[in-house]
Amino acid sequence: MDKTYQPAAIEKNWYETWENNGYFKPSGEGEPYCIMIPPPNVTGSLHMGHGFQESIMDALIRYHRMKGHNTLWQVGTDHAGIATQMVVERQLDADGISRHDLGRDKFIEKVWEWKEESGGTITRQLRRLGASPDWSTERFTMDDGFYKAVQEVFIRLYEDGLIYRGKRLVNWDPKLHTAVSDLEVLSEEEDGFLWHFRYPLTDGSGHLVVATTRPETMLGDSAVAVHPEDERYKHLIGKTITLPLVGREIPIIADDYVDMEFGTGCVKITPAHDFNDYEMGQRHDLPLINVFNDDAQINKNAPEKYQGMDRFDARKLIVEDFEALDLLEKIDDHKLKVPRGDRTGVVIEPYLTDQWYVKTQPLADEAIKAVEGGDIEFVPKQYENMYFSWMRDIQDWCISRQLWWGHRIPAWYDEDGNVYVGRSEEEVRENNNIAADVALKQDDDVLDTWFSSGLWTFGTLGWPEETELLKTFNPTNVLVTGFDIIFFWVARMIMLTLYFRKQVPFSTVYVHGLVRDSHGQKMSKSKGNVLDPIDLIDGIDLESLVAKRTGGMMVPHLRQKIEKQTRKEFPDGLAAYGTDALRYTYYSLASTGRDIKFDVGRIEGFRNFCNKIWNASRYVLMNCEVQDDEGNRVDAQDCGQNGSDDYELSVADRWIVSKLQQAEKAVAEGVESYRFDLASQALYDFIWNEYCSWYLELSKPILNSDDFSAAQKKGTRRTMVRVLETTLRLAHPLMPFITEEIWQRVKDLAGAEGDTIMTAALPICDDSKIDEQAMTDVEWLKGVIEGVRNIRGEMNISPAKSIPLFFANGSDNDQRCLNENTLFLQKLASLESATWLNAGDEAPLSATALVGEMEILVPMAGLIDVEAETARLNKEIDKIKKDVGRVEGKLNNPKFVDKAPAEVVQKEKDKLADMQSALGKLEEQIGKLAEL
RNA sequence: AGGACUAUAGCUCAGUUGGUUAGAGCGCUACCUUGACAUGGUAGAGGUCCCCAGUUCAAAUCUGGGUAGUCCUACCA
Repeated sequence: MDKTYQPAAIEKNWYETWENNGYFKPSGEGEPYCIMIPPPNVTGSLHMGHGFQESIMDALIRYHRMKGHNTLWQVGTDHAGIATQMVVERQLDADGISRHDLGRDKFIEKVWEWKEESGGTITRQLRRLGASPDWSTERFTMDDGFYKAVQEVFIRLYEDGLIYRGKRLVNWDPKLHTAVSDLEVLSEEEDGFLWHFRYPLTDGSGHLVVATTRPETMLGDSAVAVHPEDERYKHLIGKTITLPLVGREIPIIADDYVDMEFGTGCVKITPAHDFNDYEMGQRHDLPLINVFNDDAQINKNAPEKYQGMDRFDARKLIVEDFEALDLLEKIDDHKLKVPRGDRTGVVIEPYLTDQWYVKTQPLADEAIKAVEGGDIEFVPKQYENMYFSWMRDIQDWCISRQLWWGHRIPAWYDEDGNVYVGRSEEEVRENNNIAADVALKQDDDVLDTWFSSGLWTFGTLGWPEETELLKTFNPTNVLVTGFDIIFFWVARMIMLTLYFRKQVPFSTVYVHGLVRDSHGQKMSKSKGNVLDPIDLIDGIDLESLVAKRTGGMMVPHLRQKIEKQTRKEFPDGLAAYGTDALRYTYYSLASTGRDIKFDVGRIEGFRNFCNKIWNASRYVLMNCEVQDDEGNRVDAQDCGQNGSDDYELSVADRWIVSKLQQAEKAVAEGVESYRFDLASQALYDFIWNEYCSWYLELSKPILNSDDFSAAQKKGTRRTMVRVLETTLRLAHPLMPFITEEIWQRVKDLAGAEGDTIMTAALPICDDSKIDEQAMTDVEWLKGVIEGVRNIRGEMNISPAKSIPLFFANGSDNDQRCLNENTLFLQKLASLESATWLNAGDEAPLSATALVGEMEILVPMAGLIDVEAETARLNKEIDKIKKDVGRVEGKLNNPKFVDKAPAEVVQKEKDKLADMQSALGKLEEQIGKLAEL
């Protein structure tokens, strides 16, 4: 074995072995356990959020697989309608071609080509993370089989009256020429203006002043509204206004939606271009006057002068024209929320179009019940509130998109505009008796991507066929996802699955936090603070990292800023930490759903942890194998691997086995409560601070000295290799590669069998293996050793220097412990001698430490300075005195003694007694020093 | 405007039903190349648990009120 752990040397090989041997497939035996991957965008690449999420899922999957469950991790990718279409359009654009030049069929061919070419990126990256999904059933939401499910759902919902077509205001992206959902619109506060226009009354008796942030929409005004109680305007209600620039006569109406306090108290109403105005238009039966075309240019419903103008050019001109007519009252600065498309960044327009909708309320009612009734549980729980608040106020879902890439809507129209829904044109003709000579045309639109991903949990398993897979793995166990797509995806999966399967899609939703950079900033390309998980695994030099972060950056000063900040934060680039260290970092930060700040310092610590495991294993192998000069095995030592029982266990052996049980329990509790931070912490602590720091150190005196018998040596070898082997299995779900690599070499020495650690049994805590006596004895041993080390450390005694040690004021138990552990003490505390003092025995002048009641004494002669020791003792005394004061205060308070439970009072009394006894001894010691 | 979450060591975070000497990792200081590991070892320093009030014998923990930050949801033309 190499002296340091080299992740790159092993990861790829093990992954290929696992995949080629089909270890990721469900075993077909045991209780089913299933996770559906949230399908990543097929054209995307792995970011830190994916890395976090996939690592969690893989830990759960590997954990349950090792527990003997019939485990399926269903994998696949999403066709991501808008995102993918945009990518391909951009590519074509570079060659000066638009998708319309190509035509729909050719364009879709291009998209498929692009998918074939780049669609494998993210799945390759998933493999680098060590993810163990069943690749043999990988699905894509545009697969033929999946399309069948999508079509079936659409048709059934239509037939059940839950899908309808209607002309409504939608969020229109003028760049993409499609409707987008509320959730795809981001509103940010921006600086703008509030223009105040004078609208003259038709009868010439004056004017009203209306304020607007979007002057161009005035071309479509169909009323002016005031509050019915507004004394200023009450008398004008029912009169009309002659709309400037347009000349249309529009009514002044009363509606209590109007806020009298805001602006002038008069509102222009444009029902075709504003959601609130649309509703008011419905109430007052106002005409809908659409003045835009698909590009958000002024259309022919407006005066000729403005026709064909871009909306923002028209805005400018309209303001100028108002000014010219002396109808511009004033312009105020105004902050407003501007809705922008999350993909394109252009301002979204409320726009009147024909769209398909899902009537959501009936579905939502059931979906709410499923969570209220506990059939679905969110972890952490507070996300249920978020879910409820959205579901209780849900709007009908617009599912049509004016795109080419996606599931085409299975609806056909005849020349009279009648609509027929069916599985194919043939079926539609047959079912509706439409003659062959009647022309039918399929709807051009495709379905919202979330419509298909909403079927993910059952569509991937063969639905609408009632397959074995479906029966076995539905409902799935847990969905692991970010809170940002609870509405987009989780809620929709719940609604659709309940409707079509009459069961929940999953019983638990584990919501994890967002991965941020080390300063808590959201990682984004434009901020230039993204970390690529693969770079953390493989490492990257500074120049490449800078190039990567600034690549595609158009704005020069941003480029410079990012370059500067990158060079400052990572002056040496990123080291190659390996997959296991990356994964462990994720786990250590995965507490209760809060956002995680990813600090590279953490991953370095876990790389070191991997190295620790590696080297501990080297040590174990050195002792359990017969090795040649290169460290290769030439033979095995007798570690009891043949089942023989001629061995003897030391107190350390019994102790580490006890500690192992506790670690197994803690890891299981952590994983099962989705507290991967606690699980990883428990494991780290056991491996580093128990097994390496103490157990392996305690093994050295046994293995290297003639004072121990062959049976004792064998007991130690047996324990050390078996505990290591078990620990590897315990750690495997979290760190798959290093555990497999080492396990392969130790398994036979530990008497274990199997081709891979992946399918070996998960270690389960066995309380009967916990040896309380061994636990307290080793604590005693540690206490003595730490006492000596403390004196050494503070008194600057070289660790190389052997010293004599005396024990005073000890109990029978102390004496027993000393007798049984002298050899350990001598080695671990580098003692020259250990001498038990009976009552009355003269002790040399010494530095002192306390282990319970017992004093341990390091003679000062030639080693320790009186002043230094006095200072050290005083420091200790001060510390204790502070606590004594506090505890005495408590005990002197009669209310405490009366009201607190007896055991709490007793505990305080014991504490005080211990401290006072310690104080007495330390002060006595100081006294002795002072006499000199 | 409404709601949620967060505030603990220099940094990143744990801290169960109120009773701990408030912990871990990283960083810091000193010493140590001892034969698994310097990606290491030993020892140490470092905390007004955001502030104020309350409940209680007892509050990092419970309640109320602030402050700061993050994020949702709804937004007024």
